[in-house]
Amino acid sequence: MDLPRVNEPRRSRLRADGGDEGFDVAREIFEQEDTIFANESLLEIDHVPSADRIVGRDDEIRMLAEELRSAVNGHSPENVIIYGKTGTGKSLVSRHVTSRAKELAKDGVSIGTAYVDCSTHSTETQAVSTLARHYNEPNVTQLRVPETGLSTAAYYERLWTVLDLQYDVVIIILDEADLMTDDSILMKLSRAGESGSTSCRIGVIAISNKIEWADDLNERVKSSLQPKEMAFQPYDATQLERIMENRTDAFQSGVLTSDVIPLCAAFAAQDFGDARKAIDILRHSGNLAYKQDAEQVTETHVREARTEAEKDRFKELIEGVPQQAKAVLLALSILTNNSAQEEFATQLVYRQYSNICKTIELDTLSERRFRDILKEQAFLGLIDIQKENRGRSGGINLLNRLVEDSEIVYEILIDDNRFTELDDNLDQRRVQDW
DNA sequence: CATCCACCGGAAAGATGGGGCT
DNA sequence: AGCCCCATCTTTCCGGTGGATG
Repeated sequence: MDLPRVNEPRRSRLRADGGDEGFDVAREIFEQEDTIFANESLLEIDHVPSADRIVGRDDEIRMLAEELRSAVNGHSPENVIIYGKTGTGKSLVSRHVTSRAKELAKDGVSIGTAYVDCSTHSTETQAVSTLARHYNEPNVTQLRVPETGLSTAAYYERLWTVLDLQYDVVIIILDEADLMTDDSILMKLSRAGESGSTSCRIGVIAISNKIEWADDLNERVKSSLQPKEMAFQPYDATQLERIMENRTDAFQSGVLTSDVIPLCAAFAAQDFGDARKAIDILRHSGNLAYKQDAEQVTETHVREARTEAEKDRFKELIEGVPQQAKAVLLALSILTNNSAQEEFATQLVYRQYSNICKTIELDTLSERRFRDILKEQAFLGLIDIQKENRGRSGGINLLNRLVEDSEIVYEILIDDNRFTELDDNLDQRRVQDW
């Protein structure tokens, strides 16, 4: 077992011992002139470019503005559901249009805007709490909105009070609304006016990556929301190029070789026209060039960056997962490493998982819970699950397969303190298990 | 072609722990 | 302090599933 550690490069660079000849290493790094980037923040994910830098979404902006037009006059805006693949400019356009609406509101009309990321605030309570806290100006309202601890109803109460005191109209963006565990917040927001909870007009922009989401919405929700639906198409390669062209001032002049942007665009276009990915690759390319002390960013950097961007995302995904889920993934990666197969029946994985838990004295979960964890990982895209029916001699089975290379998964997981001791034990164990 | 295997997944409720309110 | 609310993770129980099998 002498695979290279995934973390090794970083670790060795950070190590305090050996190698330095007494000068101030940290200072050397910090004071180093950035020869590649002029303003890296232009390439950050949530950077909202100014209006003239938004590419190829004029129609979408126009349509959305149309739906929100009444807001600037102090009337109720339409509710909107926007769907489209990731990186097609959904949140960008929403943020842009709402902030323009706020700026261009007629005299005497005060518009509030809010942006809620439902992937991190996935329950009704969290979302309302976030909203109330976002809008609340303690000086004006004399209210405090705690992060947790209140009942959902209490959060709504505060939200209504805050809105009444401060705004005529608010426009609320619910990003990744499909990740919401239930849709009652949509109901409550759209009913708030008619039920007399607040006199503030409320418009909701719900953004979803899944096209089916709008169809799955509860009929009751749909009828009270009466949403207008908009679909965003993926960017084509030309648009992606222009998007990146617009951000070249993130780099020092002359650093980008001519084929860098077209190549980033081509890669991203392959991946469903995802602008976020295009910019990710561009940023990674720059970072690579910087690390290698290159004078220019070249095609080679881009190709390398593409795989690196993918791995980064993947590593973050695994590291962010709870302990038990890691044990489950570890079980699956060990099985895959030690067998010609790639798919394993749930029962088999469960046995391997139980072994792991016993060895490191981690609580062994019930099989039922274990199945749920597998399913959660499948939802994250780490595992692929196939259904199989062995009929009378085995009933229904799920076959679980790691999406990524099992050796890499194993290396990432074994770095977790809790599991490292396993690494040493494993060589002997493996012989008897297999 | 009805049966039946044994695994799947929904429902409900318990445990734990974070926090606010009066 | 004592009570309430919520989120998250977990267990227990049990009806559902659907193609290989005889």
